[in-house]
Amino acid sequence: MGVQSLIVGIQNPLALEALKLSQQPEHSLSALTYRKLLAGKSAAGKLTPEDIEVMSSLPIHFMDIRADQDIVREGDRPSRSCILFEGLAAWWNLTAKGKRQILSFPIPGDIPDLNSLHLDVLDATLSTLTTCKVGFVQHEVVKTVCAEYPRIAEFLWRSTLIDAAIFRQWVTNVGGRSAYSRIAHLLCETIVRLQAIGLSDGVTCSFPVTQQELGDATGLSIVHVNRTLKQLREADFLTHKDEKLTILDWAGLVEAAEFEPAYLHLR
Amino acid sequence: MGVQSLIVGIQNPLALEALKLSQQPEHSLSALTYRKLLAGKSAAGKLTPEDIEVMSSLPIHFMDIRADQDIVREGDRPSRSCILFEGLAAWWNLTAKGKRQILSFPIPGDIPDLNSLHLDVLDATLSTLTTCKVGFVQHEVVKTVCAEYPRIAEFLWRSTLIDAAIFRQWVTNVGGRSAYSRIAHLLCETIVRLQAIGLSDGVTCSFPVTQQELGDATGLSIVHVNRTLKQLREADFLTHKDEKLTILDWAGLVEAAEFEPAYLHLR
DNA sequence: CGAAATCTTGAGTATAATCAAAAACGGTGG
DNA sequence: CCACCGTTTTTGATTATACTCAAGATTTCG
Repeated sequence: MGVQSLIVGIQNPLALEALKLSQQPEHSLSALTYRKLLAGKSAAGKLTPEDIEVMSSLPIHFMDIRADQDIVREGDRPSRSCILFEGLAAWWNLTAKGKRQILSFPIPGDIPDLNSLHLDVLDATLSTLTTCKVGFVQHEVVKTVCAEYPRIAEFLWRSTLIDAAIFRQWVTNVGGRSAYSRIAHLLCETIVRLQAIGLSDGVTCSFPVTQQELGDATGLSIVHVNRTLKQLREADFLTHKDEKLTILDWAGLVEAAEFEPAYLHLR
Repeated sequence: MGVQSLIVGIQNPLALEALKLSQQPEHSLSALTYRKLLAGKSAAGKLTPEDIEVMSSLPIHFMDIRADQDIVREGDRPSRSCILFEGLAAWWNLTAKGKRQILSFPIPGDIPDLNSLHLDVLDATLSTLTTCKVGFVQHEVVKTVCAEYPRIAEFLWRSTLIDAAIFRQWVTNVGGRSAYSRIAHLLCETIVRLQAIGLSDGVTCSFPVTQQELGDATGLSIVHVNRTLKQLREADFLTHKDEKLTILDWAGLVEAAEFEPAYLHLR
């Protein structure tokens, strides 16, 4: 049974749900989980209950992926996109001199490679940083849904626009800020995004990112990251132990980071 | 006469064309010009002649804007997007310490603030670097067209995804490359994009960007930009005189830049 | 428990920033 | 056409930020 026959049934979400469950019994994720992630997304408010039901009912191929695996690679021509349900991922690029530049840290609820829906070839690589639970949705399915449910199309388009806004801010961050502000900014951004999806209370969060990875994300050497983090700790802004980040002085960190969260387009 | 009544007539492009001409007689731009710009866009091939006719016939408010003017500002909530027909623009951000980070250089054919179609508040400022000819299209019009012409919707969505791909590459550029490569990369990118829309033959192009602006785009001081450009000239890769850029050794420049144009998603 | 990965610190170096000032250029008006 | 003014480019000298190399401490994981 191909995607086409699934698409035919898309007017009836419950039928799809049944299909999905019959196909992926071992990895089914409750629609509730998905709804909860959606709830954390800005502008999800514009979606009707029917829209959410449709999105929760798409035929999804679930997969648990271990840490440090490539989900999709630069040069790939995917016919599906992945939704991240659990875990932390990273988009990255290699420069000709072998330096790895991390471009963003997708978090649960993100559809990191939704860009491949309308771009044939991937221009970066998406990897897991931790064990991840992801779901793959065929592009054809997404396109059919977009054609039938304009609010979902707008929601998805908008989510790619927010990704772009975050990339813009990263340009400003690595191009225009000191090491100190740069790292503080990345931490502010991450904790605010995690808070939006309920994975942080704004004070503490799981943060399984090595200093090497922080350096790759901010364009700094690992040694300099280490010294800069130490400064941030000594300023009593935060602690980072056992993959757990705790903010001790949010106002101070925000000021150090020059952080203004409007670009995240939350709320 | 509001936008709504225009939208009603959208099934008939010629009627719209007539409306447009009657409204903006002094600034009408031939559909040919627009078609020519579209032709330079990748994936325009997926558009039918009807699609192109529709896009050429949208009610557009044309405007000539002098150099160094803000088209839209961070914090604005635009109800329209602008199409750049002539001239060079720049997206930019100010850091808290007053440093200006340029995020991209929109060129003719681009719809730089199409992101505002689905994002309420702008997170950066768009300014002209030279005198520009721009056309404003109401968001409501674009949304109506997208609903009726899915190929146009895909084309526009895709164009915002390419913008995002360019932002990603800029993160890599400012975060991961030396000053020398960084500037070379920016020049390679710009000339290839200009070539795609017929504003360069791949060897020479108009390049009215000051060294200050180059520095703001690459995250380098003006002094360092000057010395680095000198190096590139002394390596006989290029000349830059009278706002005119000439590539003397494309292969050499590409190697210096570590430039791989796949991310531009041309062709 | 042992090996590998990660974090931390020190020392020396390189890249790029800042400060300062002169030269060249571009546009304007007399 | 030339003199003038503001902008842009260029160069020199000094300083600061961040990188590299190296090695030891700590943590994580099998």
